[in-house]
Amino acid sequence: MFAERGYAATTIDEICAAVPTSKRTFFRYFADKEALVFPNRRGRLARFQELLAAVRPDQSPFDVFRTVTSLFAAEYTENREQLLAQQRLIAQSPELLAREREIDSDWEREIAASFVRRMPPGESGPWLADVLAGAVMGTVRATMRHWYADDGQADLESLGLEAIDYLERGFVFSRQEPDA
Amino acid sequence: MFAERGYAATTIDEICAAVPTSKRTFFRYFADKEALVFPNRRGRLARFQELLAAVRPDQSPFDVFRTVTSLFAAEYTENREQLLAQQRLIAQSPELLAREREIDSDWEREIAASFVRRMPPGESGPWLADVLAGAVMGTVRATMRHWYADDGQADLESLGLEAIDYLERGFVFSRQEPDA
DNA sequence: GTACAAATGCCACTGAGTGGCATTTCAGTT
DNA sequence: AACTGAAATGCCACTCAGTGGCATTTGTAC
Repeated sequence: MFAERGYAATTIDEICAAVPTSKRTFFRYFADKEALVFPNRRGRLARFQELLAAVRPDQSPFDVFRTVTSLFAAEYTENREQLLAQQRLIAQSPELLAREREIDSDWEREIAASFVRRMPPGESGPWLADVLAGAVMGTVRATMRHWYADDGQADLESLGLEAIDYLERGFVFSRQEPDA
Repeated sequence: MFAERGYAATTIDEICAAVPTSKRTFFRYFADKEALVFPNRRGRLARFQELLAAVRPDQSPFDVFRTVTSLFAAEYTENREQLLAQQRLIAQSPELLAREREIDSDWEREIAASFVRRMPPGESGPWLADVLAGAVMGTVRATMRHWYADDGQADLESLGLEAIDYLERGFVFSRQEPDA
């Protein structure tokens, strides 16, 4: 229904009439309208947590994220069409975009928690882990944007791994030469 | 009123009664309730655009951001109390947190636009600029979180510049030695 | 003082989300 | 099959954010 009429144009009353069920029952199963677009949010986050925890503890944050990137790249490539449809829906509504960022923020917290365990102990450990997690999530978001903008044609794993390399080794690139 | 009763607990009707004005007039001046907490959003973004545009075009993205960081660090330190109060307000409401992320997202777009002009021309230019902008905004957000968590005691400029150094040179740090 | 435009107020409305309570459904028991 | 307690569902009324339409006020130029 969202795909046909648009997210905002579809009221919860209409959805309930179509199921059919009562609005009251709807809100017992979904926290709000947005939850329809991001199903099983808790479960996905929990699984992400487990994935992070499963990586060997002596692996660096970057190795952790390379592992996770390859895993998710495969999964997202598998479900490409579904994800593209979801993204088309999200793109048309500021609320949904906001909710997507909120979810990313949850994931970023998990990344930071995973990183802090792998940091050298010391004063700046938590701070550094947090900054790195922020940078990682930033690159992931940018990468996903490009993949979506490209209709999922690009190789997601390559993009992700390249972005991680930039973070690990620094963003070095030839400076723009004036008049060269 | 938000500070006294909390954001969610203060209705627009109450605000209008206090001013006093009508609810209809309120919505002619503010797009929504959240706009009260983030005043002059357009103006701030426009000023940020100008700051980015004012930096010499041969400066690298990192130099751009060092300049901007120093500027904002000074300004934020100046208005420390006000910012802390605003942050306390934002922290209590998911809606406001979402709005803050939305604003950050706008700023990230501007950063990316500024970076892409300073990138070496070529295929991966826009993609790299976007990824870097994402990483930058990620570190900025993490940095601000730490500054807020620290009640604005830390030296914001040092934190910001340090984070930029990490991005430019790569996140290198001694690996955790097992049993060393 | 008149005329015109902009700002404001008023009213009714939609749509998301909640609280309270009655009713149904369903499982286990005898 | 009838009974019982709990969970699921439905129904109704409500709050609050936000919008549309229209009348009224305010201010300003002449």
